[in-house]
Amino acid sequence: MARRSDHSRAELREIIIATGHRHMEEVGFAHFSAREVAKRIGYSIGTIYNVFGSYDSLILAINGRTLALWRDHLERRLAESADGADRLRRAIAAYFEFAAGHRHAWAAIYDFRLPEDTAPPEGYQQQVRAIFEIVIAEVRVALPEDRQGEAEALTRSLLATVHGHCVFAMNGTFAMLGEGAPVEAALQRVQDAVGSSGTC
Amino acid sequence: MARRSDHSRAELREIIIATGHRHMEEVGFAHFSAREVAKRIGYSIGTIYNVFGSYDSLILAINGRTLALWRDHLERRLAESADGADRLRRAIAAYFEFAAGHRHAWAAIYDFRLPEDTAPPEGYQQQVRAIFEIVIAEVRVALPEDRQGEAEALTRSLLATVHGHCVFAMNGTFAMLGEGAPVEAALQRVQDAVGSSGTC
DNA sequence: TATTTTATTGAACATCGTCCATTTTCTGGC
DNA sequence: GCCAGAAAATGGACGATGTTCAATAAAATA
Repeated sequence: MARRSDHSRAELREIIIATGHRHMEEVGFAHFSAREVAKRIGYSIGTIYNVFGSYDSLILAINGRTLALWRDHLERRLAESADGADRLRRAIAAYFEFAAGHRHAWAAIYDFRLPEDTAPPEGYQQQVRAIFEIVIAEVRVALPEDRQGEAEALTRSLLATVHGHCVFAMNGTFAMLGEGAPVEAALQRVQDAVGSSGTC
Repeated sequence: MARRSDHSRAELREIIIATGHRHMEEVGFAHFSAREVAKRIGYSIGTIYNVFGSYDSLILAINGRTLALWRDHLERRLAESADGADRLRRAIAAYFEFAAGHRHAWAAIYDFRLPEDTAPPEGYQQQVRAIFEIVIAEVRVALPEDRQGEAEALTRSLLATVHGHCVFAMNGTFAMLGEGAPVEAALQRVQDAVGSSGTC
């Protein structure tokens, strides 16, 4: 079968993650199978476990890849316009775009849960914080000087706000309740909080 | 084993749902097992499938039970104070309380997904809308007369907002980002939108 | 009581994550 | 070029899952 010299350990790891990520995008977390990933790369199931140690580690690696792609998309989208006034809108749209464009991989980030007492590995946490930092910068720009102190806490809350809208848009809750413009609704909530519409 | 005369079909259905719900609360969606439910009620696995037809229907019934309990909790909590001014705060707190008090059953509502093209049964959708209606009434009370027209759309958006905060609180995202007071954050966003803090 | 209807069973099947003894492949020293 | 030790890869075995359905048992009916 596959020869050792074909791939270094790091290369093999990368191949498994890439193939696994594709498989995740196609079938979703509920139907994801480590065996299927092994089949697709032409290795046996045992090799997957030799490289990742456990199913959970494999999923974590795949979800980490998804986070990296998400951050890329967010940055690319924000970089498009030199410095338009609608950067927060663009950030929110990018959030929804990625979720819609990678339904299954995006959902897997939240469908998968580590055992109760276990924390995600440091690298994974850093990826989440990297996205957080990107959004903080945008919130800072939108916030008046006398409110810069709120920026961190407010960004956490606004991320949760946008996430909630995105979840309801993706899982059908909004459809059930008759909501047709989730992105605009989320943007409205963000503007309420940032006060950029300037009604005071 | 169990005799037909012991339970009517409807009783058996109820027993399965109750036992299944308990099992779901204990182990969560990922480790839920229809076989285990059968074992606990002293019937064979086949009987579960005779009554519910499929695994998905069983999960749907259990999640429906969770929704009913959630609505009960919300109503009870709102009824506690005759008519305090902090009813929205109470509603939000009730949302979080239920999620925290029924971690696994609550998460199962969102962990489970029907096949892409399938819509939830009418009864299930009604349960979701029932919770929606309860919150609408509270939002109407908090909203000035000239904004009553927004009530429905705003409630959908605020539900998503609170849900997002609740998800991040329950799945560890807030912990990763250093957020320590998710309920207060959610309340702040709701007040931003409803304008009840009256800064204008 | 005899017959029909209904309820219940559990073996069989395909698949899954997990483990690990075994085999294969690679590598460095002679 | 060859051989021993290290590293990589294998795949059968295990217990568990959802799912199906012919066989069985019980109840209802005649």
